[in-house]
Amino acid sequence: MNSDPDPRLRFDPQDLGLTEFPRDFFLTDTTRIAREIIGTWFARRHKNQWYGARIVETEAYLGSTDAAAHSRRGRRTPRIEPMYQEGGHLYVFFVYGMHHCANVVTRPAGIAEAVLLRAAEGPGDTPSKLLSGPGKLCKALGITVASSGMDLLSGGNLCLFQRIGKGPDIGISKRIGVDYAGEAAGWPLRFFDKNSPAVSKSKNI
DNA sequence: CACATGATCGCCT
DNA sequence: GGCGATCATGTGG
Repeated sequence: MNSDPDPRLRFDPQDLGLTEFPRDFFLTDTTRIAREIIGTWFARRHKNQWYGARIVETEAYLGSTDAAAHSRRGRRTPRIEPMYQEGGHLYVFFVYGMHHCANVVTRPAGIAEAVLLRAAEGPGDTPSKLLSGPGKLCKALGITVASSGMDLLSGGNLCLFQRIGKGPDIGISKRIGVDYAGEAAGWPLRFFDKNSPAVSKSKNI
């Protein structure tokens, strides 16, 4: 089951004038999408209230040829089945016996690629550490594997809203925590808002 | 069935 | 910088 979101993340997407993405946005190049997701709002509706956060750090995971991806070498298991869905769905997994990580699935159905949501900023004066990591982001929004496979574009309880205003300054680095992946571990597939306090300096290159 | 490990975090030095 | 927590999942027998 999902859990209650942190009340500090309550916000009103309509107030901010946020709009959804068209499906097409999620069907193209995963690396480009990972970059474009910086500055968007990831949100969950719970008991008819919206809770959300502005994404400031992402990583692209590229499917069968990417040794760091769960879908490496064409793997297809029940856990990662949502990665094979059409772009715009959510893939959530449980790891280290205690943390959940949320991904936005990309590309057409049958191609298992996704963008990991690594860090975000809450609305208002939410502490910058509250969402500074993929596990913390899921915890604060109360998202668990119960949400894996849900569609972000069907007017349901989960949504990714388009960025408002101009795009932030983007930094790029290799991905975090994938040292087991050989050559792929060095690929420049991590994107972050250079000016966000929710992105730790030490993780930048 | 048995067992090794991980797309992390917080606490320690 | 290092380490332990803690368990679902994947792999192999």
